[in-house]
Amino acid sequence: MSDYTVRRLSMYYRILDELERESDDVVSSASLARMTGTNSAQVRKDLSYFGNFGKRGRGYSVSDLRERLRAILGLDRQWNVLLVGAGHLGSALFSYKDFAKRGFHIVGILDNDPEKLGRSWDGIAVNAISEAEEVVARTGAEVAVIVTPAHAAQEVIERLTRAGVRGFLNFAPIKPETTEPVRVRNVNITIELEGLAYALQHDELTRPSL
Amino acid sequence: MSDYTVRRLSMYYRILDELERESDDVVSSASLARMTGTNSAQVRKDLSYFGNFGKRGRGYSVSDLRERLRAILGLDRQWNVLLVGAGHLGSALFSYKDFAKRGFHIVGILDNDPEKLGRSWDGIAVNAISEAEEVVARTGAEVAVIVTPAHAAQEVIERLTRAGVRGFLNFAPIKPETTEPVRVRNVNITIELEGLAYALQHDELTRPSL
DNA sequence: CGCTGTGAATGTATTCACAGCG
DNA sequence: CGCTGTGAATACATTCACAGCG
Repeated sequence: MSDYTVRRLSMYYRILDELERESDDVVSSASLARMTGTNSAQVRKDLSYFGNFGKRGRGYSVSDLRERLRAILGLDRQWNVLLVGAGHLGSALFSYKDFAKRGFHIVGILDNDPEKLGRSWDGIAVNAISEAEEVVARTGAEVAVIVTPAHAAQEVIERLTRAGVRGFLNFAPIKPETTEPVRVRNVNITIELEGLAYALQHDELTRPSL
Repeated sequence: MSDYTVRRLSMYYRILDELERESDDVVSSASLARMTGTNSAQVRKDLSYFGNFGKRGRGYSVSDLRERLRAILGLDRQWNVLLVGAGHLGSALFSYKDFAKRGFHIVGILDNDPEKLGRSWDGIAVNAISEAEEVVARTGAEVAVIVTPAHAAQEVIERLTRAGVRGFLNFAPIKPETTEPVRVRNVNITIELEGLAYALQHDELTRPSL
């Protein structure tokens, strides 16, 4: 299944969550499409990869579709997450409420800054990176969020991979090289801003009167 | 030009920056490809949209190509950025050094929390959202980084659009609706984590012995 | 000879358009 | 009649493969 499809499933899931809170009980592919910025054929195709969830002439049951997407996305269980990097961004992610809401629980924190070592955040201790293996074993972390400086990221990803972590959400501005069968998603804030700069500059040049 | 290409140009630019610090003077499409996780034909095609920068049999001049990408991406000038939302994530982005390095200068901060209003961060005052128009006019902000809660994002984006902001880097988990000709990039951390969960769960099911 | 630049070929994602069911 | 589910058509991105220049 392509990443494009999975991303959209996440968006549908979020909308269904809202619709359920608003007590809507049915939704059409057209209105899901409008709310997620795509088109109805796309919605139907995305969902049809996983089954026939809709009723012709009527649409999709909100609560049923929501439950199915929850299972498809793997959100019907808890995911133990290791936070690597206890700087500003790490601390912001630690307090990000949506993670827990979706089943992602931060069970360990790693950092090498002596200032931070030994402290604890909401009862979670900050451990040294040299203790990575022990922390992974103790907490059963399957996923790591990497918010270290760029130069530290590659090494820590390799080390955690060997320790058994299989999924990485990487905020460091590098493209990690991986050997083992491991899943990596890169989030690169600078690249997104540069994309904006490119687009704005280009608009100016091509539509100078606007 | 497609977003895919522009994203890769950003990656090439970052690598060229490194190579220049290491005093390399020439680089081939093959090695740029290796370092950015793509292939050499892709690198050559991406660059060829903008000109013939290479020398056959030799490669690309690091400093020359770096300068050209800098101009193409619009990084050869300062961009004035408004930070909207002074919470954990806003504060992490405020102290993110790479922004300034790339020419993005935070010139204003907006938030509605009375706790934060009137304070200032490194000399930049936190203003109320009701003062948005005045702040945009005073600072000449062209880009806004949206790190408000989801429910506040749509309205503030509309308001800033009317005030003249043309680019948005949106971290709120919504798909903003825009009318005017405005550029939006969405960064949705939860969607990325959910994509990991999907992939890991699927791996488990298909390769139960690993 | 080595590497770029690029048309042609391929692969992948999206959209169209309509048959078919409730 | 309204909306889904889906094969066919289209649009788009990537990769191949090689001619051509330094």
